[in-house]
Amino acid sequence: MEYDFRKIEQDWQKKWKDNNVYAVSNESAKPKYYVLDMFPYPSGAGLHVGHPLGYIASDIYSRYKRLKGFNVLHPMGFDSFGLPAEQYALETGQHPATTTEKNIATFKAQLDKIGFCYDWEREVRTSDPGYYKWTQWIFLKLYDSYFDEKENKATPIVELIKSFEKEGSATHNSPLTTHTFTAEQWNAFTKKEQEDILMKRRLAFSKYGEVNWCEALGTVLANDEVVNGVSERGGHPVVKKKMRQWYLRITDYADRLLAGLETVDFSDSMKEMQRNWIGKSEGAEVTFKVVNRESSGVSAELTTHHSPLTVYTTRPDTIFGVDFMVVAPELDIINEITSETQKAAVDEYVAYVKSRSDVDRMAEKKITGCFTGAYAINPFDGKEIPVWISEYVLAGYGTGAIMAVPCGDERDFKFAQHFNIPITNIIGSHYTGEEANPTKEAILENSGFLNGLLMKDAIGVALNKIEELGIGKRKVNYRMRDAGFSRQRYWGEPFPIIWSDGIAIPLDAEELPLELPHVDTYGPGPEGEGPLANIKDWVDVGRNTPDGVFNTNTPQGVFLQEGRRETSTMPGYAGSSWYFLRYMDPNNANEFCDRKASDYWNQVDLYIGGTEHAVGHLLYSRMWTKVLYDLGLIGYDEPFKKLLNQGMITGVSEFIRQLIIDRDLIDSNKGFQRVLDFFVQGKQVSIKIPFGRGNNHIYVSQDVNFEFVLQTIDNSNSLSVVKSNYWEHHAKIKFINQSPEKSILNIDEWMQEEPVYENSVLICKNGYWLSGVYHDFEGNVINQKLEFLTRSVNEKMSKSKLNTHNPDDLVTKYGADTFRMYEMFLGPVETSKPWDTKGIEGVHRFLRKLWRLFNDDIKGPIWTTAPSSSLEENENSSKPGAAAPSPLEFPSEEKGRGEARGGEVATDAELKVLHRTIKKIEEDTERFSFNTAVSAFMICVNELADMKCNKKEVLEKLLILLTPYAPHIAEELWNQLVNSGSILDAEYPAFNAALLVESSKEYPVSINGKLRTNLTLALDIDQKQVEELVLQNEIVQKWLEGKDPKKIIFVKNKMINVVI
RNA sequence: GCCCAUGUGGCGGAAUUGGUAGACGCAGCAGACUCAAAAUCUGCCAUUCGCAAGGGUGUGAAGGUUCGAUUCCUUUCGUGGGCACCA
Repeated sequence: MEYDFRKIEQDWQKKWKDNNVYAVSNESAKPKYYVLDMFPYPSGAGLHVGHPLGYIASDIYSRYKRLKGFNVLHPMGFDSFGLPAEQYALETGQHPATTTEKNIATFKAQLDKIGFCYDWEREVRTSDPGYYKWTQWIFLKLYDSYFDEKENKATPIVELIKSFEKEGSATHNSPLTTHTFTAEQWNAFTKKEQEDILMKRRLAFSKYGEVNWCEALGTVLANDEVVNGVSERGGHPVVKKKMRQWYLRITDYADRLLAGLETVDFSDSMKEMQRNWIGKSEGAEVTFKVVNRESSGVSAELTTHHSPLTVYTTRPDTIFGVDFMVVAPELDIINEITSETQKAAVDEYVAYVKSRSDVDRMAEKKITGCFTGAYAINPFDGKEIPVWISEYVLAGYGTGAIMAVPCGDERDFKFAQHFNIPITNIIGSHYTGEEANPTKEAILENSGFLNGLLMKDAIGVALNKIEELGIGKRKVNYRMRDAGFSRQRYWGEPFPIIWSDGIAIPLDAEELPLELPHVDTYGPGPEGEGPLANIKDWVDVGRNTPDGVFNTNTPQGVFLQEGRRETSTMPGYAGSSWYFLRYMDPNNANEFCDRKASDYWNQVDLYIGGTEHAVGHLLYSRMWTKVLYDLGLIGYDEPFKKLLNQGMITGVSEFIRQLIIDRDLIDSNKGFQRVLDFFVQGKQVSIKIPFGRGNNHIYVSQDVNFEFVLQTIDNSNSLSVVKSNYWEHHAKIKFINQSPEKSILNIDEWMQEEPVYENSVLICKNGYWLSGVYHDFEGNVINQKLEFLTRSVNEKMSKSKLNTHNPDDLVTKYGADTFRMYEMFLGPVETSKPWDTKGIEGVHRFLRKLWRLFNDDIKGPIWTTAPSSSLEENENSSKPGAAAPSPLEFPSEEKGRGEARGGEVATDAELKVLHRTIKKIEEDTERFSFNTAVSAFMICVNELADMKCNKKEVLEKLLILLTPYAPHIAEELWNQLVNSGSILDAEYPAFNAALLVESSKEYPVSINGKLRTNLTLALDIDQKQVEELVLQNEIVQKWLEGKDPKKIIFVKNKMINVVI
């Protein structure tokens, strides 16, 4: 009987579904285990082979735990709000809800084909109103809470209000509440004044923040929609703009997020990344007086005095080495301190910085800055320190200003060098003048009262002095900032907030969900608001009620006359911050999750997902969990007990390049010959380019040392085409081989990112890409040359890169079991690797070989073609090397299959193979080393096949081991063998160590660390006996050359090393 | 620029705590079976010198620690991912 995987998989998938075998109950006598995958965004491209990598791993582990007797929750759902669907809607007019629905159906069908053990009854979708009702509800909890610094936890804000009403700001003052007030004052404040103060304390709050603003598109852009300072779509300028936004006060949780890391099982690198993101540092804020000095004459005078400048530093010990100050260009204080003479330069520089994207500011190695004309006064020695502004200092961190110590800080050093600022050396010989040295081990020099102190000791001394003089104070700082929580977009959760007279009024819980209204267009609203702003009827509440009055009573009892809905929506991470809770109780209409359910399932025991979420999603969901815990809504404050990071499967992306030449240049240079010369690995290649035809562009690829030259006919003039004149597009390229010498480049598809270059001409278009075939000027097909016309690179799979690979084809061709095992066999789950299908045959062969252990003659060369049913019942192993018997002879000669499988007792050797495999598979599965587990299965099957072992006692246990990895074939063979029950609930075989006990061991013998021979020794041998035996060995004698060994190292069960 | 990861045959990878580098699979080569193909089976397969026995070299590179290093340390180069230039 052949291994008909298609039929087997289809049949069992149907049977499993019909029998509801994956349904999970919230009540069970078994211990619970919760395995969670990071749920996918249902992209239009469908599932690609990178998705299942983690899903297969979690599925294997879930099934393994089930066999081990656990009640396992292993759900799946969809992170179905997000920008791509909205972008697609903009382009095609299709509603995101429609396309999302369609995409989810595709995803589910694809997932089911791979045979995952999901309980689909528990599916969640973040864009489902039944789900986002509770996202909005939790948002309101955040809004209605503040962080009590004494209790170190989230607390309902009514408590704060009560306290304000009773005792003013006395008990609950915080740095965020800028002024203090008495109870009387509080009660006398207007509603607006009160709300403004409260807004500064809420965990979800609104304030002004900077966004990437694109005037031409009338919209706010995400960082990755901005390329080279212009919008990705259209190439329009992008500037920073202040707009009202919502934030989550995650910074209040910084310490607990740090402390919580100690309690969870994440990889060290993951914890490190989160720690770095949170970026706790201890230092001081120090205040410097600022003066101006007009540089009008030799006898320069200090003219004006300004408000002081406060800097944050972690190295107060270096305060005597401060040679200049740098202020972030965004800071308002700049206007105040800038001198008349420097004003123009400063304004210009500020404008320049405003035009720079964050990405640019990051990638730029160029040093820029501008002197303000102001000087700060060192409080210790009165030294005048020039105050500069530069984009390398960020407004959002610390005070937005630094004291620069060039001898100790690399960036400060480069800045000083670039602008010729004299450098003070305070660390003696530790500073070479060539580069900065950030040591803490130097003895301080030129440092006033700190002279002679070791730097790390001086930190405390300086801090004390600073506090003593009242010029500053100790300060703990976090680099993490509060999380932006609003997006000016459509396809997200609407905020359950109404604005009235500048006061945010939350909806009542009964009014949730606030459903996302239908829109006709997905373009931005006025003033950069989201598309929701265009729906007047929805936005303006209060006008539509019969009496013209909106009558929501807020918790504060405000009677609203008129209001305007918040038109932003929540970001992608809103829904994903708590979805693991909803799976526990997915259909609850009254609560986000029944407390009984969340207590039963408790934390996620194993969470599998990619490292790209290291700091975003993981920190947000950890924070939400802590808030829910603080408010008494769940019983634990870390969501994920263990995190396993799956590596990325990368795909090969190919590019074509679009060459853009300035139209004016071409028009005025009609003499240009249409030749493009370029050099690839030193070789010059020419392609003749026609122009003059409309719509001209050529697609070529980028390569190293690659340069285009347009030349005039007489070679007297040439035009170099520099890199910025290219536009590179992801593309799908096929080389069609027509003959060995000729291959034709065919572009199947390419991503046109619509660059708008109004003053450019695109050279050589479709006329010369006839039907996807590239022709040169004479109309000849260009063949071999095209190989280097494309560039390819391995990168993260995504639809927009056109490098995705779909699992369906492979599942159809080889079956789900093969596909599952192959993805695991590729390598460790944690490492990223390029996608390649060439090893899949080997895994498929393995499953067929396994199948033959049960269903075929072991050596059988031709039985797969013998269809007789009597054969199936009577086949058996023939002798190795013996010619295959003809079907007719077979039954009379050999034992029946059932007898052979059931009747014999397994030999010691066979049991040894089995138990070695049990041990290996169990260990490997436990440590998520699925690739080595697959290879252990292969070894086991190879060995059993060599022994011609087809005994039930051995095989049925092997099947159970295999079930998590290849459930379909395991279930099929299990039923052939045993005929009762499902293997999914079989009992995991116990490992018997006694079967593997050996009496001797073959030791490698090295001489001076180099392996020379082997010695088989008894297990209980001691050092002395070993030395004797080793010295007797003739190979050892040969290498000793008559000398005595210096030492003989014997490590029991490991090795022997003779040192000469 | 910063943070994290990673680098082993032609390829994917193995070596679990510092102890025989290259398990398992792919590809390749040789052979068996076959009219032939497919399927299956057997053998070889890091590199170099050698007929062989047996040596030399070898885990991105250079140093170091150790009886012994793919594994630990320092420096350095390449690649992938992330980023908010974090003082």
